[in-house]
Amino acid sequence: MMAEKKNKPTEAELDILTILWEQGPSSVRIVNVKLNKMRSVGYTTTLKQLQIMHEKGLVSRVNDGRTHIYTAERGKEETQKQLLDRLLEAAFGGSASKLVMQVLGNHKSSRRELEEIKKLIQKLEEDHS
Amino acid sequence: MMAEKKNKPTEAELDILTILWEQGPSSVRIVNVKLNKMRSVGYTTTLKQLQIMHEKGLVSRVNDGRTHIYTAERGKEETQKQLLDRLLEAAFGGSASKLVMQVLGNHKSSRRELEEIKKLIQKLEEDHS
DNA sequence: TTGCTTCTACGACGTTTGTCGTATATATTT
DNA sequence: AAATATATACGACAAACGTCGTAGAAGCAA
Repeated sequence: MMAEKKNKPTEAELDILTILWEQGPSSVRIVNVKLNKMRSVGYTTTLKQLQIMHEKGLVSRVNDGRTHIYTAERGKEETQKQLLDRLLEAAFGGSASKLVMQVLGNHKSSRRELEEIKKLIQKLEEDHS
Repeated sequence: MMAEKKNKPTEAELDILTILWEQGPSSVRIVNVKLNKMRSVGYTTTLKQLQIMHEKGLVSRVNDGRTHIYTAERGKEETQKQLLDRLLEAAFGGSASKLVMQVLGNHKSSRRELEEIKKLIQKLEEDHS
């Protein structure tokens, strides 16, 4: 079988993936409209972008009449993990805790969120023992 | 005064910055040698890279005879924060806790590290109240 | 002094990214 | 049917990235 390519999505591609994750399978038109709510971009730009993402295997597509409906091929979590791993290695020397400390220190999190994280740590510590 | 440019370092630049952070002020030669321990790259490539980083203001330099000694201008933490913020927005919709859960869930951390994180959370919660 | 080594500077080049314009086919509207 | 709107395909292009070769100055070695 073919080895999987580790295609890292670019910034622009990530924007589109985010839209597809939120909206579900969508036409170029829809993606373009949503995209324009965050930044100005022409229709054919979005089209080309999706075509390239299709070639890369980042999205799949089916025909609905003459319109293509695109679907994100890689799950949100998987992609997040990939990008996070990259940053972890590149900027934090692989230390997950350093990264966590950074992000927790610099960004407000609600008490609820902090509780959730504590719960997760609790569980991790149990598995540890 | 000039507005600060938010120069995001590229992958290759980040590798060099990491070396500069670890080694302190260094010549092109030294950076290049260190760099070659992680990936193969020619001397003039490293030179050019550093020259560009100098133009961008990512590094400063002083003369030592005819050789240039480069120093990272942006601190490690500052740069980490910048990159993290970007990823946080781009891939996690700004939710720090989601990001933390991801990274904690996917990467082993030692008990000591987990303790540290718990302590930080403790402190955050106190500030919260 | 003549050559070898080691610098910096600078130009060139292949790729990737992001952006569109134009061509062409197919619907839709009037 | 003719005009308008909407799709895809495809080529072009500028800017950024990463890579290196070559030139020329400066220092060191024979």
